[in-house]
Amino acid sequence: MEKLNNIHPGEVLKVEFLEPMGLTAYKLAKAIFIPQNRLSEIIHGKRSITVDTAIRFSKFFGTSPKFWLGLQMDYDLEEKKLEESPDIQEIKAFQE
Amino acid sequence: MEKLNNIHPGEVLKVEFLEPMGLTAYKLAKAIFIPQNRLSEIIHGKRSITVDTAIRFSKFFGTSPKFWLGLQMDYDLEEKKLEESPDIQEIKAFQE
DNA sequence: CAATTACTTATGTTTGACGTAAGTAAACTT
DNA sequence: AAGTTTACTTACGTCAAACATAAGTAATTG
Repeated sequence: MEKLNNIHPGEVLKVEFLEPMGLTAYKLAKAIFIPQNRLSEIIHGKRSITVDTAIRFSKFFGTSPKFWLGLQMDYDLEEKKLEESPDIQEIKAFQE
Repeated sequence: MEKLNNIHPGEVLKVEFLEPMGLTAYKLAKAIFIPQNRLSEIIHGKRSITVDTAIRFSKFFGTSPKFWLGLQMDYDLEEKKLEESPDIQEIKAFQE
């Protein structure tokens, strides 16, 4: 069961921010006052970006919180679509 | 401590969708196959719009799931800002 | 008046984000 | 070379919140 290209926010954090900026997860954790395991698990796709995390990232990187929460939202929606339950498919659009 | 105008997605659902469309929460719950209390609590601001709920709403109303999750995101960010913890305020933007 | 509509509240379960802490290892300091 | 700091991961217990089930009350409709 392949995870067809759905990209977790932790991957973006690592590849688009930490690596090009020459930062380690350890340094980032210190800078935004969160435990290291929170970052470690995000980077490995085992934990989601929450409002709290998004705000901390935004302060440090100068992005908007919505950027991070948007990535998470896209990821979650994609994941959900890969296992959409039968009853969801039976929902009929409202008429009139 | 006033909740200065932060509008919960449940309020939008009620005022912008259910009421103008002449729908009850009961009917919507049946139509999208969720328990009534899930809707009841959303409408009263006691529960959040999740990915599952957003997808169900989108199928029924013809909106995008992101519309609903975006409303929830905006609401959550606003709520968080009203009680931003001291350590968040001390985060320094990355330099160089 | 019985069934359906309509809504709320109580209860118990499960999931997932959380922090603490401990473990390993590499890279610097002294 | 020993010790500190950097760096990362994993284990564990807690807590909040979304979840379904179910039961309760009213009002409306057949």
